[in-house]
Amino acid sequence: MNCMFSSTTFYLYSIIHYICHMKTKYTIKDIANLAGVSKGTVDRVLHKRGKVSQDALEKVNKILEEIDYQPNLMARSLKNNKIFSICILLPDPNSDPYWLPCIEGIQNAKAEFMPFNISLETFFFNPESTKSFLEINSIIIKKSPDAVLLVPLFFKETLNVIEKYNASKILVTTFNNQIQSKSIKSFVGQDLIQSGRVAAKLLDTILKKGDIAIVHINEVFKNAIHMQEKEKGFRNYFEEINGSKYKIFTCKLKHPSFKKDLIDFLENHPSISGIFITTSKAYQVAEVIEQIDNSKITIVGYDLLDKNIKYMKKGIIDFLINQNQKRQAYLGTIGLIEHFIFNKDISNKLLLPIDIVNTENAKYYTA
Amino acid sequence: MNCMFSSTTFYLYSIIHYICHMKTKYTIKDIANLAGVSKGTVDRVLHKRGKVSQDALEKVNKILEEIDYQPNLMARSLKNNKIFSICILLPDPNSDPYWLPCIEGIQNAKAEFMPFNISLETFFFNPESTKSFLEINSIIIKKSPDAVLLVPLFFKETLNVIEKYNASKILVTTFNNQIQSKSIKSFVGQDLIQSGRVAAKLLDTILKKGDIAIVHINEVFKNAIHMQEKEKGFRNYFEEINGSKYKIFTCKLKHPSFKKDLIDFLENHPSISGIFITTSKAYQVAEVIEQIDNSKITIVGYDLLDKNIKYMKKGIIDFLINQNQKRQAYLGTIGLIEHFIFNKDISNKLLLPIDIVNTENAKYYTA
DNA sequence: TTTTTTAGTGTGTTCGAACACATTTTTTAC
DNA sequence: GTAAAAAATGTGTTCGAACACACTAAAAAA
Repeated sequence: MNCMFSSTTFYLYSIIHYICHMKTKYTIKDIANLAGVSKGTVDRVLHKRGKVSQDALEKVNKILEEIDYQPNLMARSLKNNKIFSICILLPDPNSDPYWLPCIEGIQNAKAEFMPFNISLETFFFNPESTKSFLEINSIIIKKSPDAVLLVPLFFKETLNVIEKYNASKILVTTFNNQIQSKSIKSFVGQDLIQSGRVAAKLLDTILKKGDIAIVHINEVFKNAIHMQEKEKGFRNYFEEINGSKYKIFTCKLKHPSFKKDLIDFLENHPSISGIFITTSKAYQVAEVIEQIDNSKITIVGYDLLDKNIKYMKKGIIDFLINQNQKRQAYLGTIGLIEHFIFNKDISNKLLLPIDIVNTENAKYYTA
Repeated sequence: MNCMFSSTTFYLYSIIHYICHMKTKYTIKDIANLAGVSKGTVDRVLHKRGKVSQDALEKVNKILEEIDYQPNLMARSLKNNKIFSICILLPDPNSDPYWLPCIEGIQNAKAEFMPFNISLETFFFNPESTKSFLEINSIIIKKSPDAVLLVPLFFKETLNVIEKYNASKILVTTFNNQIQSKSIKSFVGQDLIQSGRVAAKLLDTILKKGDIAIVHINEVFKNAIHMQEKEKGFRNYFEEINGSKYKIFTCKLKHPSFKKDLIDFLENHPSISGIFITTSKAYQVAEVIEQIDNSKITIVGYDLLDKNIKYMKKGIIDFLINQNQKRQAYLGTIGLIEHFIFNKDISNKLLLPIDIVNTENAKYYTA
C-alpha cells in the first residue's frame, strides 16, 4: 500500500505551514491480507454478493472499519470498460442563438474527459413546439442512454418524459430552468429571483431619481415563469429597503407592435429613468431608445449576445447579467460524467453565479 | 475496438440536430494487428525506444497516421502507479486573510482528482519576508516534487528560485501576479490593467458629477506593481473616452497615519464623489467614510473579505471586484494535475474573469 | 454409507499500457 | 563455415478491481 505522511515542521525564521492532502491507499489484496482471507472473499463482502460465512464477514468488516478503503477507480474503470452514453437535449440554437454557447460548454466537458469512455450526443428541439420536445425525447429513450441532461422548458411535458425515463431506469438531470417537482433529481442553473434582485441593486446604485420600468418581451412559449420570477425578485428588493424612492412599472411588450408600444409607454411615463429587461432581447429596447435619443435612461438586461454587447459599448445598455448558459451546460454534463466515472454524487441543485457584466469585463464571459 | 457512429436523422415534424461527440477507441493490440507486428514493437515505436527495423517502423507509422490513437489513460495510470507530488507555495493566510480562499481552492482541486495518485503539499511563507520565501523554497526543492505552484511575490527572488527548480528539473507554474520573464512557463491570474478599467467603468456609470480619488493603501512589501497597474488601467479608461468630466486624484495612504491623512485628503478635496481603492482594504476607507457620515461618496474596492461585504451591505461600499484567489489557486493546481495525468498542455497565461460584485450576487463568489 | 447439494473459499483471467525478458533473426568477426 | 555479437521481435508479467470458475468442506438426500 502507498503511504504518505503529514507533518508540521519548524524552521529558523518562520513556521512552515505544511498541509498534506494525501491519504493512505489500500487495495483489496491489502484488506484480504489484513483480514486473513482471500481477495475473492473481500470482493464478495464489498459487493454484498453473499456466500460469505459469518466469521469471514466479521473479519473483513472489522478491517474495513479500521481503514478507509477507496477503490482504485482507474482499475475499476479499466475492468468495467463500459462506454457511458449521455444524451443532451436543448432548444435549437437556430431558433434562438441564446443556446449556442451551450454547445461549446458540452464540447469543453467532452474534451476534459476525453480519455474516458464517454459517448455524448446532443439533440435539439424546437423551443416553440411541445410536440418536437416530446418526439425527440422518445427518440432518446429508444437509444436507451445511461443518462439524459435536458432543458425542461415545458412543465407538463417534462414530467411526462421524466416518468418514461424513470421507467427505463435512465437517469435524468436538468439545466436552465427549475421545474418544481420531486421527480427532478438534479438542476443546474441560476436563482432567477436573486437574479432580479441583482438587477434591482444595480439600478438602485446607479439611479439618483426617476422611476423604473420592468420590460417583458414576450415570445411564443418562452416560458413566462422566467420573467415572472425575475420581476418578483426585482420588486422584492425594493420592497425590502423601506421607503423606495422609485415607482416601478411593468411593461409587457410583444411583436410586431413592440416598437410602437414601447415608444407609447415611454411617452406616457416620462419619469422613467431606468429599465430592466427580463429577457435577452435588451438590444431591441436599446435600438428604440437610441432612435428616440434618450440617453438619460439606464438599461439593465440579460445575456452577452453580440447585439447586446454592441449596445453596451455604445453606452445605451449599462449592465448585462450573464445567465451563464455555457457553464450551465458544462456543469450539467460534467456532473453526469463524474457520477459515472468517479461515483460522485450529483448535486440536486447547483446555482451558478449571477455575473454582472459591463464593457470592461465582458470578454472574460464570452470567451 | 469500440466504435460509435455519427448520424443525422430526419423526423416527421422537425429536423433532429444530432451531434455525436464519440470517437473510435483503438488499443495497442489493435495497432499491432493492423500493422502485422507484435504489441511490443508498437510499444517501442510509440515510445521511440529504438530496436525497431525500418520495415516495422513504417508499417506501424502508417497505421498510426490512419487512425487517431488515444492511449487509455486509466490503463497507463494504473500501470505506472506513480504518485505525482505537487508543492504549492503561497503567503501565509495568517499574515493576510486574502490568501485563505486559496486553500479551499486547492482542496477542491484535490477532491476532484481524489481517485488519482496525487500528493499535494501546501506551504506558506511570510509575505513580508523575502528570506522566508527563499527558505521555504529550498525546503521544497529538497523534497524534489514533480511540480511547484507558487505565488511569485518577489521578483528577484522568484527568478532565483525558478533557476534552481529548473536545474532540478522541477516544473514551476505561478499564480496571483505575473512576473515578466521568459523563465515563467505558466501564469494564472487577472489582467490588473483591465481590472482598473472595470473599476473605472463602474464609477463612470454611477457618478453623475464630482471628482474621483484613487486610494492606494500601502503595506510593507505588498508589491506596488499591483496597485500601479490598476491605477494605470483606471486612468487609461478615462483618457480613452474623450473629454472625461472627472478630475482624478491619487491618494497614497499608509498606516498608522492612515485615518488622519484620509480625512485631511477628503477635506482638501470636497469635490470627491467616487473612490477607487486598489487593495483589499476598502473596509478601512469605508470605516472612515461612515464615521464622517459622507454618504454621497461612491466606493469601489477589491475582494470579498467579510469586512468589505459588511460595509457593502451597509451601503457604504458600492461594488467589490473579485480577484478570485480561490479560483486562481484551483486552476493553477488543476492545470498541473491534468498535465501529469492527462498529458494536457499547461496554458502559459490564463486570465480569470474580473467579477463585479454587489450585495445581491456576493454569496455566489464567496461560497 | 455413498451420493448429491450447497455454502464457503480461493484461484485465475480480463481490461490496456508499460516494460522486462526470452526468443528469433540478422550481422559481424574469425 | 561457424561462433559470437548485435539487432529485432515477440511473450509474459504487472498494476487493482471484477467476476467466472474451480475447488473444499460440510450438510442434505439417497
